[in-house]
Amino acid sequence: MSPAVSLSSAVREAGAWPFVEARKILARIERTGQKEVLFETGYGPSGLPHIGTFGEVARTSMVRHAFAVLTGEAIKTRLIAFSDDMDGLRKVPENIPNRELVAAHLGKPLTQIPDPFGTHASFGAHNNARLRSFLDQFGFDYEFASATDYYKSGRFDAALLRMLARYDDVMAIMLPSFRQERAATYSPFLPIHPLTGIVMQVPLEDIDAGAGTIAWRDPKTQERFITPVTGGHCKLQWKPDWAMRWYALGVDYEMAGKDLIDSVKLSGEIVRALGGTPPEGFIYELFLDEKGQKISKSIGNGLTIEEWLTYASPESLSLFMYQKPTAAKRLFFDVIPRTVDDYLTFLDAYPRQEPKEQLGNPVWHIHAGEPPPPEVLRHAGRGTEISFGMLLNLAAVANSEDPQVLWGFLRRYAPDVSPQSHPRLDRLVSYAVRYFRDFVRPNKTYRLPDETERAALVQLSDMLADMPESASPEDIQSALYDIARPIPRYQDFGAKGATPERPGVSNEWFNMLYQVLLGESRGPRFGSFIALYGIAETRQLIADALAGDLVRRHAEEHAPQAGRGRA
RNA sequence: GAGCGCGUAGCUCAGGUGGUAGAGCAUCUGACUUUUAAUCAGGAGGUCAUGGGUUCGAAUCCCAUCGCGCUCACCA
Repeated sequence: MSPAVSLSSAVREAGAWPFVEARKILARIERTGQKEVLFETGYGPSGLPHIGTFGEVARTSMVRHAFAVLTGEAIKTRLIAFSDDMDGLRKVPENIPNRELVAAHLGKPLTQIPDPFGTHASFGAHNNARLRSFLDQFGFDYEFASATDYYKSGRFDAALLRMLARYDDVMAIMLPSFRQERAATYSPFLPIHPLTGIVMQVPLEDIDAGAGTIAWRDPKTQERFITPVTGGHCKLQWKPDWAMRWYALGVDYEMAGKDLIDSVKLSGEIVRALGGTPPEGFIYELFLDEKGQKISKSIGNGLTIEEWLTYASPESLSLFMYQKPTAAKRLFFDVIPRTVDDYLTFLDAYPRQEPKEQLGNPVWHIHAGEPPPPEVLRHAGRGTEISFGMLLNLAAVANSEDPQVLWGFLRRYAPDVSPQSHPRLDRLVSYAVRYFRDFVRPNKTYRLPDETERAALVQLSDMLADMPESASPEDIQSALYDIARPIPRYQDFGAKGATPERPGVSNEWFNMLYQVLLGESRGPRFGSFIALYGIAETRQLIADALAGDLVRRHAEEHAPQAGRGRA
């Protein structure tokens, strides 16, 4: 059996969810005989890209890639990113300049509202540009589509006329989902007011399927209008809009969050009423914040994509999106280190896996079948991958947000490594020091030394003053022991090799140094720490500790807003 | 009212298509005492929420129950 054949059988049986989805699409096209498959992701008018946007496109791309491999690339695939930029603006966003400018155009399609940022032809065009640059920064492969363009160009006309012809069927599907008062005024067609340009939510007085028009009345002036449903003179309400788009474009696959289950169902029924077939679907669970609440842009809870990318790579975020899309997951700062290390573990395992296992490895899906080789450090003849957790630990004990200090530790372990030879590790170091700065250091607890400890620290500082800046870690370590040995509190007569004349030194000595100087309950080999951190710097650290500055500064910097460390 | 998810070690969670319960942290023991936590070795800890069903065999599939949580029912 050739590798290609065994791989294809593995692909047909692969249990990873993108393959399960891909097989759904394969079964669909085997029924229809079509030679092209269209994936869609959609974006609402409130418009700005967020972490869920990333998740939806990343997941859809994973399915798309699995499908391409499953079919041996014999079937062309496209991913369309559809922007609802013709929706009427319902309220002025809080986070924009020139709010009064926008307020004057409330109710109009986004593409008919001036750009409050002054950089694009319209507010809608501005948001579209933001969306596209967002998607582009991750290298997603997609085609952008504007609802305004599609409506105005006539690409939707045939489907719009068909919906008008099936008006009664559409209403029969929609009306039961409303309460009585809403049902009385509902219309799937929203005419654009020919005088004001506003997207009108008004009851229809008449429809003329033959002429392709609807009749309605301006509620303020009572003037009656007859408007064609075609040519961008009219748009559709949300659920019929979605259905019409599926029907008009022939969308084969679109995923949606759990909050849209009812919409998917109703839109699917409408597609059938039009005589089409709804796309294959996938419902993913929502993300929750640390308290289990739905993440909402308006509330501002949870984690933004900017925050994730401050502390970890896009690949690690892809992993988060890959894992268990149907289970609700907390999306908060503390999941980042774990996700990063999971990603590194999967990357590390990939080269050792059989092809069949590789198809189930998330990095295969994250990197479109071609994950990069892991970066390992060579030490004592074997390779080790440095984890994010390890780097956080190093940053914590070194109490440093300087990447160079961490690299110092790394080079001591594997002398030949550098940011140049290990660029991804270098980025990992940068992420780690930021995470340390914002989440680890605020949780340090420094304490003041008592009299005995003060005396010992003064002696330590004096001792260091006599040592050359180039002193070896071993020499410093020996000197540390000699400082503590005569101090009764730190003597340990039970230590191996200890004699009554020459007692051992207990760990209490080092624990005190960690607590007073580093704000940690444990720490690095202290002689090594001083050699790396610098003798003069360590003496300054001791001076600060004796003056109470470490305790005071830490309290000033971190006490008021503990927890959420956005710098 | 409708729908969805979750329940596995003290904690946080992994555990495609059924085949003797796993990791990290925490904890305990031991090794090493001019020594360490970027070390090594080992241990303990779970009726996999509960009750049924299918099966030679169920954490896994099916049904029911309990508990927790979320979403939708105005708009998108």
